[in-house]
Amino acid sequence: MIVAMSRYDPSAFPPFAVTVDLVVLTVREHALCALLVRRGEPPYQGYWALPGGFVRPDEGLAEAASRELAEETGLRAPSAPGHDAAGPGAAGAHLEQLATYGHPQRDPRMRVVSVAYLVLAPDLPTPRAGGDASGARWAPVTELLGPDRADGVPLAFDHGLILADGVERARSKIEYSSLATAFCATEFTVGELRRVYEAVWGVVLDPRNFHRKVTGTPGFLLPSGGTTTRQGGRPAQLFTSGGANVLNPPMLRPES
Amino acid sequence: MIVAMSRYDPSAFPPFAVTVDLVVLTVREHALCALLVRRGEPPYQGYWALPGGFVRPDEGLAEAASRELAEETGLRAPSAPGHDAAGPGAAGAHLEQLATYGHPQRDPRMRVVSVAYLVLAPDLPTPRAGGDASGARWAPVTELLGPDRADGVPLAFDHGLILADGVERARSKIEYSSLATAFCATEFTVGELRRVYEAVWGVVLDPRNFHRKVTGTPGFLLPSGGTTTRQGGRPAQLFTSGGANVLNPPMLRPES
DNA sequence: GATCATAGTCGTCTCTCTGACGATAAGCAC
DNA sequence: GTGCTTATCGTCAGAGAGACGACTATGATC
Repeated sequence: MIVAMSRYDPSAFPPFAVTVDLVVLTVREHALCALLVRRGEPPYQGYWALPGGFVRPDEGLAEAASRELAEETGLRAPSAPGHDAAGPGAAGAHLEQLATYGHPQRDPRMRVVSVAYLVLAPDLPTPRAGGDASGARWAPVTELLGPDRADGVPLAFDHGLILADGVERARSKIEYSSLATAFCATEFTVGELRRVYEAVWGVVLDPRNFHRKVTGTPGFLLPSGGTTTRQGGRPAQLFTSGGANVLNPPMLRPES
Repeated sequence: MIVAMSRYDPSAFPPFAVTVDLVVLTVREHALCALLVRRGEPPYQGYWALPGGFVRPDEGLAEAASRELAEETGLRAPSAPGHDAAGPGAAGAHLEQLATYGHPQRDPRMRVVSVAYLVLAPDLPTPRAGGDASGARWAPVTELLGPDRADGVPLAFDHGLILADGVERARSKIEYSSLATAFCATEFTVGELRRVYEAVWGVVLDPRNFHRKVTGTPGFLLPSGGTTTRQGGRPAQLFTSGGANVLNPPMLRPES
C-alpha cells in the first residue's frame, strides 16, 4: 500500500497502527485485581503490560478486543451494546469500550492509536501466558495505582494511565448499574455481591442496609430458588443478575 | 512506508486512517442542537455530516479535535482532563472524548477508525462553512434522531450513531456534574441554567425546586454579584460555574 | 448435644432530600 | 395604577439512606 500525505486529497492519509488494550478486572480474595502480561519483546521487554494486540484489517474494534480476550483468558465476552443473547444470569464477562489513547510518542516504534476495552469478569483460574507474553498474573490494583505503589516498576507504555481510567470507570459504573454482578458467578448471594462492592470501592458496607437496597431495587436481582452455605453461617438465598441496566436511585458510594 | 502483515512481527502492522469527528452541541431557542456540515466531496457528497478530519502524524487525538473545532467554529476548547486554566467561569467550550468507531466498512474508501469527541458550547453565531464543507448549520437533535426524524435523509457514514451516543452522553452527564454550565455564557441566571436542562432532557422542571437544588449544592454555582433582567420579569441573580466536577447527590431526571 | 462464631435477614428510628405547590418580590408593557 | 412575567422563599408529605437492634439458621468446637 502506497501512502502519501496531501492536505486536500481525502484519499490520502497518514498511516496509523491501531491496537486494542484490555483492562481485565476481577475480584479475588477481597481485592480488585487486573490482568497483566509480561512483555517478551522490546520495547519495554520484561515489563508488565495490559494484554492487547493489533487490530486486523478485516475485524471491528470490539471484535478484536473479544478475540484478544479469548486468546489471553479463554473468556467469551459479548460486547456491551448488544444484550447478552444467553439471557439474564448467563456466565461470561462484560466487555465495553473504555477510551482511546493516541499520544504521538506513546509507542517508540511507530504511531499507534490504542482503543482500550474494559472487561469485568468473575474470578478466573490463574491465567496462562499466551502469544507474545512470557508470563501473566493477576495484580491487585492497589499495588499498581497511586503514589504508594508497592511494585516500583511502572507498567509498559501508558498502560498505568489506561488501567487507572478503567478502574475509575468500573468504580463509578457499579454505582448506577447492575454491573457488579459481572464480577460474580452465575448464581451468587447478597453477601457475595456486597463483597464485590467492598473490594471495588475499598470500603465496608453495612450488610443490612445493603441487603435492603439490592433486594428492594426492581430488576437488580432475580431469586434463583436455591440457597448456599459456601460463605459459612446461615444459608443464603441465591440470585442471578436481573439485568437491569440502570439503577434508579443508584447505589451510593460512602463519603464521596 | 512499506507495510507488511506478519502474525508475530510486532514491527509490522496493517495501516489504518485515523480521524476525529466532533459532536458539537449547543442550546438555541430552547432546543438542543448539533453542528452539521454538508459534505462537498464523495463519498456521501451533499449529505450532512459531523465536522471532523484526519489526525495529523504529529498531533495527539484531543489536539486534533481541538484544531478541527477551531477550524469549524472558531471556538477555543481546553481538553477535559486538564482543568480550565482560565479558572471557573471562563468562557470556551467543554471538550471530552466520546468513543471510537471502527467498523471495517464504515468508510467505503479505506479502513478508517474515528475517535469521536463531544463538545458542549454556549450559543454561537451561525457557523461558517470551512475546509471541505460546502455548508454548515445547527440542527435540532430531535430532527436527527429517532424514527420520527423530520429530515428523511440520514447523516453520512455512521454519524447518526455517533450523534446519538453524544447526545446520550450529554444527557446523562449533566445529571451528576456541573457540565450544563458549559452551555451557558460566562454569567448566567438560574432560570437560564434551568432552560438548558429542559432543552437537553426535553422536560419541564419546577422552577422553585430547581432553584433550591442548584443554589443548595455546594460548588455548583458562584454568585457573581450582578443581576439581569434579560429574561424579563423580576431581576435575577447572576452566577458563574463553581466548577464542581461531581454533584452529590445528582440532579434527577424526571421519570427515568 | 450445648455452646459459640459466623453470616443472613427483618425492623425501627431519624434525618435528608425530593416533588408538589402556595405565596411573595420586582421588574416591564399598557 | 393593572396585568404579566420571571425570580425567590416557604411549607408539607413521602421516599430513601444511615445507624443500629434483634432474630435466624447453619457449621465448628468443646
